[in-house]
Amino acid sequence: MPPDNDALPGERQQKILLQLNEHGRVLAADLAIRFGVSEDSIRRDLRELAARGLCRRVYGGALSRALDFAPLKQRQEHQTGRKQALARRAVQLVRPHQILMIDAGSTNSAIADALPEDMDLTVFTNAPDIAQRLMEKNGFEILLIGGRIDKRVGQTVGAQTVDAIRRLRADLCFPGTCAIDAETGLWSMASEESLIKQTMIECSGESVVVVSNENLGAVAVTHVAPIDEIDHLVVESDAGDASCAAFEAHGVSIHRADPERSKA
Amino acid sequence: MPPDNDALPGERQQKILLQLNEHGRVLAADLAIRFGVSEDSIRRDLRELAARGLCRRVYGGALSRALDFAPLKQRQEHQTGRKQALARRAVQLVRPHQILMIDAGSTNSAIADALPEDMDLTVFTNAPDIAQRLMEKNGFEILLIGGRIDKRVGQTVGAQTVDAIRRLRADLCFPGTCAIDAETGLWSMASEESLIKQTMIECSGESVVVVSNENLGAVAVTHVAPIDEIDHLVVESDAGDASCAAFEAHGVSIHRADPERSKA
DNA sequence: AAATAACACGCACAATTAGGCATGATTACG
DNA sequence: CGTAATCATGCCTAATTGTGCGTGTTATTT
Repeated sequence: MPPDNDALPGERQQKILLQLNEHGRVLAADLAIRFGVSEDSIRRDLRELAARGLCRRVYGGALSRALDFAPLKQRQEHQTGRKQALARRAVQLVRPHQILMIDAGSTNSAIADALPEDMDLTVFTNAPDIAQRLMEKNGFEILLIGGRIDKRVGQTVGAQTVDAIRRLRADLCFPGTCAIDAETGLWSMASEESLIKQTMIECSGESVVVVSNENLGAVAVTHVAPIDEIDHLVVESDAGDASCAAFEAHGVSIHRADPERSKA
Repeated sequence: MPPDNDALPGERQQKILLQLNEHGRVLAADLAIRFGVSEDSIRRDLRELAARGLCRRVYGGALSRALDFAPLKQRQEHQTGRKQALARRAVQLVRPHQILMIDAGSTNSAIADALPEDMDLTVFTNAPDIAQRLMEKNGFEILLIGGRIDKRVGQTVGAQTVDAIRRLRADLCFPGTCAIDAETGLWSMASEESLIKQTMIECSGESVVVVSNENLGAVAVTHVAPIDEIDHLVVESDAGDASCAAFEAHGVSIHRADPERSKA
Protein backbone atom coordinates (compact mmCIF):
# COMPACT_ATOMS: atom_id res chain seq x y z
CA MET A 1 0.00 0.00 0.00
CA PRO A 2 1.45 3.34 -1.00
CA PRO A 3 1.92 5.71 1.94
CA ASP A 4 -0.33 8.74 1.43
CA ASN A 5 1.42 11.10 3.78
CA ASP A 6 -0.04 14.19 2.13
CA ALA A 7 -3.69 13.26 1.86
CA LEU A 8 -6.26 15.92 2.68
CA PRO A 9 -8.61 15.15 5.58
CA GLY A 10 -11.64 14.63 3.39
CA GLU A 11 -9.57 12.86 0.78
CA ARG A 12 -8.42 10.42 3.42
CA GLN A 13 -11.96 9.38 4.28
CA GLN A 14 -12.62 8.88 0.60
CA LYS A 15 -9.62 6.57 0.28
CA ILE A 16 -10.58 4.70 3.40
CA LEU A 17 -13.96 3.98 1.83
CA LEU A 18 -12.29 2.76 -1.32
CA GLN A 19 -10.07 0.38 0.59
CA LEU A 20 -13.07 -0.67 2.64
CA ASN A 21 -15.04 -1.51 -0.44
CA GLU A 22 -12.17 -3.41 -1.98
CA HIS A 23 -11.05 -5.50 0.96
CA GLY A 24 -14.27 -5.63 2.92
CA ARG A 25 -12.53 -4.36 6.04
CA VAL A 26 -9.91 -1.95 7.30
CA LEU A 27 -7.71 -1.93 10.38
CA ALA A 28 -7.26 1.29 12.29
CA ALA A 29 -3.59 0.55 12.89
CA ASP A 30 -2.89 -0.08 9.17
CA LEU A 31 -4.62 3.09 8.11
CA ALA A 32 -2.69 5.11 10.65
CA ILE A 33 0.57 3.92 9.12
CA ARG A 34 -0.60 4.34 5.55
CA PHE A 35 -1.69 7.95 5.98
CA GLY A 36 1.01 8.86 8.46
CA VAL A 37 -1.42 10.04 11.11
CA SER A 38 -2.27 8.83 14.58
CA GLU A 39 -4.84 6.15 15.19
CA ASP A 40 -6.96 8.77 16.90
CA SER A 41 -7.53 10.58 13.62
CA ILE A 42 -8.34 7.32 11.87
CA ARG A 43 -10.79 6.45 14.59
CA ARG A 44 -12.43 9.84 14.20
CA ASP A 45 -12.76 9.21 10.47
CA LEU A 46 -14.23 5.78 11.02
CA ARG A 47 -16.63 7.08 13.61
CA GLU A 48 -17.81 9.73 11.21
CA LEU A 49 -18.24 7.33 8.33
CA ALA A 50 -20.15 4.93 10.55
CA ALA A 51 -22.42 7.77 11.68
CA ARG A 52 -23.29 8.32 8.04
CA GLY A 53 -23.98 4.64 7.62
CA LEU A 54 -21.13 4.11 5.19
CA CYS A 55 -19.37 1.48 7.23
CA ARG A 56 -19.84 -0.67 10.27
CA ARG A 57 -17.57 0.14 13.17
CA VAL A 58 -15.96 -2.79 14.94
CA TYR A 59 -13.30 -3.21 17.56
CA GLY A 60 -9.99 -2.59 15.79
CA GLY A 61 -11.26 -1.12 12.55
CA ALA A 62 -14.34 -1.12 10.36
CA LEU A 63 -16.23 -3.46 8.05
CA SER A 64 -17.87 -2.82 4.71
CA ARG A 65 -21.59 -2.45 4.80
CA ALA A 66 -21.93 -4.37 1.54
CA LEU A 67 -22.11 -7.80 3.16
CA ASP A 68 -24.86 -6.79 5.53
CA PHE A 69 -27.57 -8.74 3.87
CA ALA A 70 -29.38 -9.23 7.14
CA PRO A 71 -30.23 -5.52 7.08
CA LEU A 72 -31.73 -6.18 3.66
CA LYS A 73 -34.80 -7.46 5.43
CA GLN A 74 -34.39 -4.88 8.16
CA ARG A 75 -34.30 -2.11 5.61
CA GLN A 76 -37.59 -3.28 4.21
CA GLU A 77 -39.06 -3.29 7.70
CA HIS A 78 -37.48 0.02 8.53
CA GLN A 79 -39.18 1.72 5.65
CA THR A 80 -42.45 1.73 7.51
CA GLY A 81 -41.88 5.17 8.94
CA ARG A 82 -39.48 7.68 7.51
CA LYS A 83 -39.09 6.06 4.12
CA GLN A 84 -42.81 5.99 3.53
CA ALA A 85 -43.07 9.65 4.41
CA LEU A 86 -40.34 10.39 1.88
CA ALA A 87 -42.06 8.21 -0.71
CA ARG A 88 -45.40 9.94 -0.22
CA ARG A 89 -43.76 13.27 -0.93
CA ALA A 90 -41.76 11.96 -3.88
CA VAL A 91 -44.74 10.61 -5.79
CA GLN A 92 -46.32 14.06 -5.73
CA LEU A 93 -43.76 15.03 -8.36
CA VAL A 94 -45.19 12.48 -10.75
CA ARG A 95 -47.76 13.65 -13.27
CA PRO A 96 -50.24 11.56 -15.27
CA HIS A 97 -49.11 9.67 -18.38
CA GLN A 98 -45.44 10.04 -17.51
CA ILE A 99 -42.73 7.50 -18.11
CA LEU A 100 -40.69 6.75 -14.99
CA MET A 101 -37.30 5.15 -14.56
CA ILE A 102 -36.96 3.60 -11.09
CA ASP A 103 -33.68 2.24 -9.81
CA ALA A 104 -33.38 -0.40 -7.10
CA GLY A 105 -33.23 0.40 -3.40
CA SER A 106 -35.40 0.29 -0.34
CA THR A 107 -36.50 3.90 -0.71
CA ASN A 108 -37.48 3.32 -4.30
CA SER A 109 -39.44 0.21 -3.32
CA ALA A 110 -41.41 2.45 -1.00
CA ILE A 111 -41.94 4.89 -3.85
CA ALA A 112 -43.26 2.10 -6.04
CA ASP A 113 -45.74 1.23 -3.31
CA ALA A 114 -46.81 4.85 -3.04
CA LEU A 115 -47.41 5.45 -6.75
CA PRO A 116 -51.09 6.15 -7.48
CA GLU A 117 -52.95 3.74 -9.73
CA ASP A 118 -54.99 6.20 -11.75
CA MET A 119 -52.25 8.02 -13.61
CA ASP A 120 -51.61 5.70 -16.54
CA LEU A 121 -47.90 5.52 -15.75
CA THR A 122 -45.19 3.62 -17.52
CA VAL A 123 -42.34 2.35 -15.36
CA PHE A 124 -38.91 1.17 -16.41
CA THR A 125 -37.06 -0.64 -13.65
CA ASN A 126 -34.07 -2.90 -13.15
CA ALA A 127 -35.30 -4.18 -9.79
CA PRO A 128 -37.43 -7.36 -9.75
CA ASP A 129 -38.69 -6.33 -6.35
CA ILE A 130 -40.18 -3.12 -7.73
CA ALA A 131 -41.60 -4.89 -10.76
CA GLN A 132 -43.43 -7.26 -8.45
CA ARG A 133 -44.83 -4.54 -6.27
CA LEU A 134 -46.20 -2.74 -9.32
CA MET A 135 -47.54 -5.95 -10.76
CA GLU A 136 -49.93 -6.16 -7.85
CA LYS A 137 -51.38 -2.77 -8.72
CA ASN A 138 -53.49 -1.64 -11.64
CA GLY A 139 -52.86 0.99 -14.24
CA PHE A 140 -49.16 0.47 -14.81
CA GLU A 141 -47.24 -0.44 -17.91
CA ILE A 142 -44.10 -2.10 -16.57
CA LEU A 143 -40.90 -2.74 -18.45
CA LEU A 144 -38.30 -4.83 -16.75
CA ILE A 145 -34.71 -4.07 -17.64
CA GLY A 146 -32.84 -7.33 -17.97
CA GLY A 147 -29.29 -8.31 -17.17
CA ARG A 148 -27.11 -10.10 -14.69
CA ILE A 149 -28.41 -9.83 -11.16
CA ASP A 150 -26.33 -8.49 -8.31
CA LYS A 151 -28.01 -10.10 -5.34
CA ARG A 152 -26.39 -7.78 -2.82
CA VAL A 153 -28.36 -4.83 -4.11
CA GLY A 154 -31.24 -6.69 -5.73
CA GLN A 155 -30.96 -5.28 -9.19
CA THR A 156 -29.61 -6.07 -12.60
CA VAL A 157 -26.19 -4.69 -13.45
CA GLY A 158 -23.57 -4.93 -16.15
CA ALA A 159 -23.10 -3.97 -19.77
CA GLN A 160 -26.31 -5.64 -20.90
CA THR A 161 -28.36 -3.59 -18.47
CA VAL A 162 -26.65 -0.35 -19.41
CA ASP A 163 -27.23 -1.11 -23.06
CA ALA A 164 -30.90 -1.80 -22.44
CA ILE A 165 -31.32 1.46 -20.54
CA ARG A 166 -29.71 3.42 -23.35
CA ARG A 167 -32.52 2.32 -25.66
CA LEU A 168 -35.11 3.89 -23.37
CA ARG A 169 -36.28 7.44 -22.74
CA ALA A 170 -38.12 8.46 -19.59
CA ASP A 171 -39.64 11.67 -18.27
CA LEU A 172 -38.68 11.21 -14.66
CA CYS A 173 -35.84 9.28 -13.08
CA PHE A 174 -35.46 8.05 -9.50
CA PRO A 175 -31.84 6.99 -9.11
CA GLY A 176 -31.36 5.07 -5.89
CA THR A 177 -29.26 7.27 -3.67
CA CYS A 178 -26.35 6.34 -1.50
CA ALA A 179 -25.23 9.88 -0.76
CA ILE A 180 -25.59 13.37 -2.13
CA ASP A 181 -23.52 16.47 -1.57
CA ALA A 182 -24.32 20.01 -2.66
CA GLU A 183 -20.92 20.59 -4.23
CA THR A 184 -19.91 17.27 -5.70
CA GLY A 185 -23.31 15.78 -6.53
CA LEU A 186 -24.54 12.22 -6.37
CA TRP A 187 -22.51 9.27 -5.09
CA SER A 188 -23.00 5.55 -4.79
CA MET A 189 -21.30 2.62 -3.14
CA ALA A 190 -20.10 0.50 -6.08
CA SER A 191 -18.93 1.33 -9.57
CA GLU A 192 -21.37 -1.00 -11.29
CA GLU A 193 -24.33 0.58 -9.57
CA SER A 194 -22.85 3.94 -10.38
CA LEU A 195 -22.83 3.25 -14.10
CA ILE A 196 -26.46 2.16 -14.02
CA LYS A 197 -27.52 5.33 -12.23
CA GLN A 198 -25.51 7.49 -14.60
CA THR A 199 -27.17 5.97 -17.62
CA MET A 200 -30.61 6.27 -16.10
CA ILE A 201 -30.09 9.97 -15.47
CA GLU A 202 -28.79 10.50 -18.99
CA CYS A 203 -31.83 8.84 -20.49
CA SER A 204 -34.36 10.79 -18.44
CA GLY A 205 -35.73 14.30 -18.68
CA GLU A 206 -35.72 15.19 -14.99
CA SER A 207 -34.05 13.47 -12.08
CA VAL A 208 -35.46 13.21 -8.58
CA VAL A 209 -33.17 12.27 -5.73
CA VAL A 210 -34.90 11.07 -2.59
CA VAL A 211 -32.59 11.07 0.35
CA SER A 212 -32.81 10.38 4.06
CA ASN A 213 -31.04 12.62 6.53
CA GLU A 214 -28.00 10.46 7.07
CA ASN A 215 -27.09 10.60 3.40
CA LEU A 216 -27.63 14.31 3.01
CA GLY A 217 -24.36 16.09 2.51
CA ALA A 218 -22.49 12.82 2.55
CA VAL A 219 -19.97 11.45 0.11
CA ALA A 220 -19.66 7.76 -0.72
CA VAL A 221 -17.31 5.79 -2.95
CA THR A 222 -17.91 6.41 -6.62
CA HIS A 223 -19.22 9.52 -8.29
CA VAL A 224 -22.48 9.27 -10.22
CA ALA A 225 -23.47 12.72 -11.43
CA PRO A 226 -22.67 16.38 -10.81
CA ILE A 227 -25.24 18.37 -8.90
CA ASP A 228 -26.53 20.24 -11.96
CA GLU A 229 -27.94 17.03 -13.40
CA ILE A 230 -30.23 16.71 -10.40
CA ASP A 231 -33.50 18.62 -10.72
CA HIS A 232 -35.40 17.70 -7.57
CA LEU A 233 -34.39 16.68 -4.10
CA VAL A 234 -36.88 15.13 -1.68
CA VAL A 235 -35.74 15.34 1.94
CA GLU A 236 -37.15 14.40 5.30
CA SER A 237 -39.32 16.80 7.27
CA ASP A 238 -36.54 17.54 9.75
CA ALA A 239 -33.69 17.95 7.30
CA GLY A 240 -31.26 20.74 8.10
CA ASP A 241 -32.14 24.11 6.57
CA ALA A 242 -28.51 24.89 5.88
CA SER A 243 -28.04 21.75 3.80
CA CYS A 244 -31.20 22.46 1.85
CA ALA A 245 -30.16 26.04 1.12
CA ALA A 246 -26.85 24.79 -0.25
CA PHE A 247 -28.68 22.58 -2.72
CA GLU A 248 -31.09 25.31 -3.73
CA ALA A 249 -28.14 27.55 -4.49
CA HIS A 250 -27.22 25.01 -7.14
CA GLY A 251 -30.63 25.14 -8.77
CA VAL A 252 -32.10 22.06 -7.14
CA SER A 253 -35.76 22.20 -6.09
CA ILE A 254 -36.21 21.06 -2.51
CA HIS A 255 -39.31 19.10 -1.53
CA ARG A 256 -39.77 18.46 2.14
CA ALA A 257 -41.69 15.41 3.33
CA ASP A 258 -44.59 15.85 5.71
CA PRO A 259 -43.80 15.22 9.37
CA GLU A 260 -44.35 11.61 10.29
CA ARG A 261 -47.71 11.07 11.87
CA SER A 262 -47.26 9.58 15.30
CA LYS A 263 -49.72 6.78 15.15
CA ALA A 264 -50.64 3.65 17.04
CA MET B 1 -11.70 -23.72 5.86
CA PRO B 2 -9.08 -20.98 5.82
CA PRO B 3 -7.78 -20.09 9.27
CA ASP B 4 -8.73 -16.48 10.03
CA ASN B 5 -6.25 -15.86 12.78
CA ASP B 6 -6.38 -12.10 12.41
CA ALA B 7 -10.10 -11.52 12.14
CA LEU B 8 -11.49 -8.56 14.02
CA PRO B 9 -13.95 -9.38 16.81
CA GLY B 10 -16.92 -7.94 14.95
CA GLU B 11 -15.70 -9.41 11.69
CA ARG B 12 -15.60 -12.80 13.30
CA GLN B 13 -19.26 -12.63 14.21
CA GLN B 14 -20.10 -11.65 10.67
CA LYS B 15 -18.16 -14.61 9.28
CA ILE B 16 -19.81 -16.92 11.76
CA LEU B 17 -23.16 -15.73 10.44
CA LEU B 18 -22.02 -16.40 6.89
CA GLN B 19 -20.97 -19.93 7.72
CA LEU B 20 -24.20 -20.36 9.64
CA ASN B 21 -26.30 -19.39 6.66
CA GLU B 22 -24.29 -21.57 4.34
CA HIS B 23 -24.13 -24.79 6.33
CA GLY B 24 -27.16 -24.33 8.54
CA ARG B 25 -25.13 -24.93 11.68
CA VAL B 26 -21.78 -24.23 13.30
CA LEU B 27 -19.73 -26.01 15.97
CA ALA B 28 -18.07 -23.96 18.66
CA ALA B 29 -14.97 -26.13 18.61
CA ASP B 30 -14.51 -25.75 14.84
CA LEU B 31 -14.92 -22.00 15.01
CA ALA B 32 -12.41 -21.75 17.84
CA ILE B 33 -9.79 -23.46 15.68
CA ARG B 34 -10.68 -21.52 12.56
CA PHE B 35 -10.35 -18.13 14.21
CA GLY B 36 -7.55 -19.08 16.56
CA VAL B 37 -9.38 -18.03 19.70
CA SER B 38 -10.66 -19.88 22.72
CA GLU B 39 -14.04 -21.55 22.72
CA ASP B 40 -15.10 -19.07 25.36
CA SER B 41 -14.88 -16.24 22.89
CA ILE B 42 -16.83 -18.21 20.33
CA ARG B 43 -19.48 -18.99 22.89
CA ARG B 44 -19.69 -15.33 23.78
CA ASP B 45 -20.15 -14.51 20.08
CA LEU B 46 -22.87 -17.11 19.67
CA ARG B 47 -24.60 -15.96 22.81
CA GLU B 48 -24.58 -12.42 21.51
CA LEU B 49 -25.84 -13.37 18.06
CA ALA B 50 -28.59 -15.43 19.64
CA ALA B 51 -29.56 -12.48 21.83
CA ARG B 52 -29.96 -10.44 18.65
CA GLY B 53 -32.10 -13.19 17.19
CA LEU B 54 -29.63 -14.02 14.45
CA CYS B 55 -29.12 -17.66 15.38
CA ARG B 56 -30.44 -20.33 17.65
CA ARG B 57 -28.11 -21.51 20.39
CA VAL B 58 -27.74 -25.25 20.92
CA TYR B 59 -25.43 -27.50 22.85
CA GLY B 60 -22.12 -27.57 21.01
CA GLY B 61 -22.74 -24.71 18.62
CA ALA B 62 -25.57 -22.84 16.95
CA LEU B 63 -28.23 -23.38 14.31
CA SER B 64 -29.32 -21.10 11.52
CA ARG B 65 -32.52 -19.24 12.09
CA ALA B 66 -33.51 -19.99 8.50
CA LEU B 67 -35.08 -23.22 9.70
CA ASP B 68 -37.35 -21.19 11.95
CA PHE B 69 -38.84 -19.72 8.84
CA ALA B 70 -39.32 -23.22 7.48
CA PRO B 71 -42.78 -23.27 9.01
CA LEU B 72 -43.48 -20.35 6.72
CA LYS B 73 -42.35 -22.34 3.75
CA GLN B 74 -44.20 -25.33 5.07
CA ARG B 75 -47.34 -23.27 5.04
CA GLN B 76 -46.80 -22.68 1.36
CA GLU B 77 -46.10 -26.35 1.07
CA HIS B 78 -49.39 -27.18 2.70
CA GLN B 79 -51.23 -24.86 0.41
CA THR B 80 -49.60 -26.25 -2.67
CA GLY B 81 -48.33 -29.56 -1.44
CA ARG B 82 -48.75 -31.24 -4.79
CA LYS B 83 -46.71 -28.61 -6.56
CA GLN B 84 -43.93 -28.92 -4.00
CA ALA B 85 -43.81 -32.66 -4.56
CA LEU B 86 -43.59 -32.09 -8.30
CA ALA B 87 -40.83 -29.54 -7.80
CA ARG B 88 -38.81 -31.86 -5.59
CA ARG B 89 -38.86 -34.46 -8.32
CA ALA B 90 -38.13 -31.96 -11.07
CA VAL B 91 -34.95 -30.61 -9.51
CA GLN B 92 -33.49 -34.10 -9.44
CA LEU B 93 -33.04 -33.75 -13.18
CA VAL B 94 -30.67 -30.83 -12.65
CA ARG B 95 -26.95 -31.55 -12.59
CA PRO B 96 -24.14 -29.36 -11.21
CA HIS B 97 -22.82 -26.42 -13.26
CA GLN B 98 -25.80 -26.45 -15.59
CA ILE B 99 -27.46 -23.44 -17.13
CA LEU B 100 -31.21 -23.38 -16.59
CA MET B 101 -33.95 -21.48 -18.35
CA ILE B 102 -36.98 -21.07 -16.08
CA ASP B 103 -40.27 -19.68 -17.32
CA ALA B 104 -42.85 -18.02 -15.10
CA GLY B 105 -45.61 -19.90 -13.29
CA SER B 106 -46.49 -21.14 -9.83
CA THR B 107 -45.02 -24.58 -10.43
CA ASN B 108 -41.78 -23.07 -11.63
CA SER B 109 -41.65 -20.81 -8.59
CA ALA B 110 -41.80 -23.95 -6.50
CA ILE B 111 -38.98 -25.41 -8.58
CA ALA B 112 -36.87 -22.33 -7.95
CA ASP B 113 -37.41 -22.79 -4.21
CA ALA B 114 -36.45 -26.42 -4.46
CA LEU B 115 -33.19 -25.91 -6.34
CA PRO B 116 -30.15 -26.90 -4.26
CA GLU B 117 -27.61 -24.23 -3.38
CA ASP B 118 -24.43 -26.22 -3.86
CA MET B 119 -24.56 -26.90 -7.58
CA ASP B 120 -23.12 -23.69 -9.02
CA LEU B 121 -26.14 -23.17 -11.25
CA THR B 122 -26.82 -20.38 -13.70
CA VAL B 123 -30.45 -19.42 -14.14
CA PHE B 124 -32.05 -17.43 -16.91
CA THR B 125 -35.57 -16.33 -16.11
CA ASN B 126 -38.20 -13.88 -17.31
CA ALA B 127 -40.09 -13.96 -14.02
CA PRO B 128 -39.20 -11.35 -11.38
CA ASP B 129 -40.78 -13.60 -8.80
CA ILE B 130 -38.32 -16.39 -9.53
CA ALA B 131 -35.39 -14.00 -9.66
CA GLN B 132 -36.28 -12.81 -6.17
CA ARG B 133 -36.60 -16.27 -4.75
CA LEU B 134 -33.19 -17.20 -6.08
CA MET B 135 -31.70 -13.95 -4.84
CA GLU B 136 -32.36 -15.10 -1.31
CA LYS B 137 -30.28 -18.21 -1.86
CA ASN B 138 -26.56 -18.68 -2.35
CA GLY B 139 -24.65 -20.20 -5.21
CA PHE B 140 -26.71 -18.92 -8.13
CA GLU B 141 -25.78 -16.76 -11.07
CA ILE B 142 -29.03 -15.12 -12.08
CA LEU B 143 -29.76 -13.42 -15.36
CA LEU B 144 -33.02 -11.60 -15.63
CA ILE B 145 -34.56 -11.45 -19.07
CA GLY B 146 -36.00 -7.99 -19.61
CA GLY B 147 -39.05 -6.81 -21.47
CA ARG B 148 -42.59 -5.59 -21.09
CA ILE B 149 -44.35 -7.18 -18.16
CA ASP B 150 -47.62 -9.01 -18.51
CA LYS B 151 -49.00 -8.74 -15.01
CA ARG B 152 -51.61 -11.44 -15.52
CA VAL B 153 -48.90 -14.08 -15.72
CA GLY B 154 -46.10 -12.26 -13.90
CA GLN B 155 -43.47 -12.43 -16.57
CA THR B 156 -41.90 -10.39 -19.29
CA VAL B 157 -43.27 -10.87 -22.78
CA GLY B 158 -43.01 -9.33 -26.20
CA ALA B 159 -40.49 -9.00 -28.98
CA GLN B 160 -37.80 -7.62 -26.72
CA THR B 161 -37.99 -10.63 -24.45
CA VAL B 162 -37.94 -13.09 -27.32
CA ASP B 163 -34.95 -11.31 -28.77
CA ALA B 164 -33.11 -11.46 -25.44
CA ILE B 165 -33.81 -15.18 -25.07
CA ARG B 166 -32.48 -15.87 -28.56
CA ARG B 167 -29.10 -14.58 -27.46
CA LEU B 168 -28.92 -17.18 -24.70
CA ARG B 169 -28.15 -20.89 -24.62
CA ALA B 170 -29.18 -23.13 -21.73
CA ASP B 171 -28.75 -26.79 -20.87
CA LEU B 172 -32.15 -27.34 -19.36
CA CYS B 173 -35.44 -25.57 -19.91
CA PHE B 174 -38.53 -25.47 -17.70
CA PRO B 175 -41.31 -23.99 -19.82
CA GLY B 176 -44.29 -23.12 -17.68
CA THR B 177 -47.03 -25.47 -18.70
CA CYS B 178 -50.66 -24.84 -19.31
CA ALA B 179 -51.43 -28.17 -20.87
CA ILE B 180 -49.72 -31.09 -22.54
CA ASP B 181 -51.08 -33.83 -24.79
CA ALA B 182 -49.26 -36.94 -25.97
CA GLU B 183 -50.22 -36.48 -29.59
CA THR B 184 -50.20 -32.73 -30.14
CA GLY B 185 -47.57 -31.62 -27.58
CA LEU B 186 -47.39 -28.51 -25.41
CA TRP B 187 -50.05 -25.82 -25.23
CA SER B 188 -50.43 -22.51 -23.47
CA MET B 189 -53.16 -19.96 -22.83
CA ALA B 190 -52.02 -16.88 -24.74
CA SER B 191 -50.08 -16.38 -27.91
CA GLU B 192 -47.50 -14.10 -26.34
CA GLU B 193 -46.65 -16.61 -23.64
CA SER B 194 -46.55 -19.25 -26.30
CA LEU B 195 -43.89 -17.46 -28.26
CA ILE B 196 -41.73 -17.09 -25.15
CA LYS B 197 -41.97 -20.78 -24.35
CA GLN B 198 -41.19 -21.72 -27.93
CA THR B 199 -38.07 -19.63 -27.95
CA MET B 200 -36.93 -20.96 -24.59
CA ILE B 201 -37.23 -24.53 -25.82
CA GLU B 202 -35.36 -23.72 -29.01
CA CYS B 203 -32.50 -22.19 -27.08
CA SER B 204 -32.11 -25.06 -24.62
CA GLY B 205 -30.59 -28.50 -24.87
CA GLU B 206 -33.25 -30.47 -23.03
CA SER B 207 -36.76 -29.48 -22.05
CA VAL B 208 -38.52 -30.57 -18.89
CA VAL B 209 -42.28 -30.22 -18.63
CA VAL B 210 -43.69 -30.38 -15.12
CA VAL B 211 -47.41 -30.92 -15.13
CA SER B 212 -50.15 -31.49 -12.59
CA ASN B 213 -52.86 -34.06 -13.22
CA GLU B 214 -55.53 -31.71 -14.43
CA ASN B 215 -53.34 -30.49 -17.28
CA LEU B 216 -52.16 -33.90 -18.34
CA GLY B 217 -53.67 -34.85 -21.64
CA ALA B 218 -55.37 -31.50 -22.01
CA VAL B 219 -55.31 -29.04 -24.84
CA ALA B 220 -55.35 -25.28 -24.39
CA VAL B 221 -55.49 -22.30 -26.71
CA THR B 222 -52.27 -21.87 -28.59
CA HIS B 223 -49.74 -24.46 -29.61
CA VAL B 224 -46.20 -24.20 -28.21
CA ALA B 225 -44.19 -27.23 -29.32
CA PRO B 226 -44.67 -30.70 -30.74
CA ILE B 227 -44.19 -33.60 -28.37
CA ASP B 228 -40.80 -34.62 -29.79
CA GLU B 229 -39.22 -31.41 -28.54
CA ILE B 230 -40.03 -32.42 -24.97
CA ASP B 231 -37.42 -34.65 -23.34
CA HIS B 232 -38.70 -35.07 -19.83
CA LEU B 233 -42.11 -35.05 -18.22
CA VAL B 234 -42.53 -34.81 -14.46
CA VAL B 235 -45.94 -35.96 -13.27
CA GLU B 236 -47.68 -36.40 -9.96
CA SER B 237 -47.43 -39.64 -8.01
CA ASP B 238 -50.98 -40.63 -8.85
CA ALA B 239 -50.91 -39.76 -12.53
CA GLY B 240 -52.74 -42.19 -14.76
CA ASP B 241 -50.58 -45.01 -16.10
CA ALA B 242 -52.30 -44.91 -19.45
CA SER B 243 -51.45 -41.26 -20.01
CA CYS B 244 -47.85 -41.83 -19.04
CA ALA B 245 -47.49 -44.76 -21.39
CA ALA B 246 -48.76 -42.61 -24.23
CA PHE B 247 -46.01 -40.07 -23.60
CA GLU B 248 -43.33 -42.72 -23.28
CA ALA B 249 -44.38 -44.08 -26.66
CA HIS B 250 -43.35 -40.72 -28.07
CA GLY B 251 -39.89 -40.90 -26.52
CA VAL B 252 -40.57 -38.76 -23.45
CA SER B 253 -38.97 -39.83 -20.17
CA ILE B 254 -41.52 -39.97 -17.39
CA HIS B 255 -40.52 -38.96 -13.85
CA ARG B 256 -43.07 -39.62 -11.19
CA ALA B 257 -43.10 -37.47 -8.04
CA ASP B 258 -42.92 -39.15 -4.66
CA PRO B 259 -46.25 -39.59 -2.92
CA GLU B 260 -47.00 -36.66 -0.67
CA ARG B 261 -46.07 -37.46 2.87
CA SER B 262 -49.02 -37.01 5.16
CA LYS B 263 -47.47 -35.45 8.20
CA ALA B 264 -48.30 -33.28 11.19
C1' DA C 1 -25.41 -43.40 38.11
C1' DA C 2 -20.93 -42.10 36.65
C1' DA C 3 -18.18 -39.93 33.22
C1' DT C 4 -17.58 -36.60 29.96
C1' DA C 5 -18.35 -32.57 27.39
C1' DA C 6 -20.26 -28.04 27.14
C1' DC C 7 -21.58 -24.24 29.56
C1' DA C 8 -22.02 -19.68 32.46
C1' DC C 9 -19.91 -16.71 35.60
C1' DG C 10 -16.38 -13.96 37.67
C1' DC C 11 -11.74 -12.38 37.52
C1' DA C 12 -7.43 -10.27 35.81
C1' DC C 13 -5.01 -8.48 31.94
C1' DA C 14 -4.39 -6.36 27.53
C1' DA C 15 -6.08 -3.87 23.64
C1' DT C 16 -9.08 -0.49 21.89
C1' DT C 17 -11.79 3.49 22.38
C1' DA C 18 -14.12 8.09 23.70
C1' DG C 19 -13.64 12.50 25.62
C1' DG C 20 -10.95 16.48 27.17
C1' DC C 21 -7.38 19.63 26.12
C1' DA C 22 -3.50 22.10 24.00
C1' DT C 23 -1.14 23.08 19.68
C1' DG C 24 -0.44 24.21 14.91
C1' DA C 25 -2.63 24.98 10.42
C1' DT C 26 -6.17 26.75 7.60
C1' DT C 27 -9.94 29.77 6.79
C1' DA C 28 -13.00 33.86 7.38
C1' DC C 29 -13.41 38.50 7.87
C1' DG C 30 -12.67 43.28 8.88
C1' DC D 1 -2.53 42.53 6.43
C1' DG D 2 -3.74 41.05 10.92
C1' DT D 3 -6.86 39.04 14.06
C1' DA D 4 -10.32 35.80 15.36
C1' DA D 5 -12.53 31.68 14.53
C1' DT D 6 -12.61 27.13 13.02
C1' DC D 7 -10.66 22.86 12.10
C1' DA D 8 -7.60 18.91 12.22
C1' DT D 9 -4.43 16.69 14.92
C1' DG D 10 -1.82 14.40 18.68
C1' DC D 11 -1.45 13.29 23.44
C1' DC D 12 -3.34 12.03 27.84
C1' DT D 13 -6.58 9.69 30.91
C1' DA D 14 -10.57 7.15 32.09
C1' DA D 15 -13.76 4.00 30.50
C1' DT D 16 -15.05 0.26 27.69
C1' DT D 17 -14.41 -3.99 25.34
C1' DG D 18 -12.39 -8.42 24.22
C1' DT D 19 -9.84 -12.27 25.88
C1' DG D 20 -8.24 -16.42 28.39
C1' DC D 21 -8.39 -18.97 32.56
C1' DG D 22 -10.25 -21.10 36.73
C1' DT D 23 -14.33 -22.67 39.14
C1' DG D 24 -18.59 -24.56 39.63
C1' DT D 25 -22.88 -25.90 37.14
C1' DT D 26 -25.63 -28.08 33.64
C1' DA D 27 -26.48 -31.09 29.79
C1' DT D 28 -25.36 -35.27 27.20
C1' DT D 29 -23.51 -39.77 26.85
C1' DT D 30 -22.26 -44.48 28.47
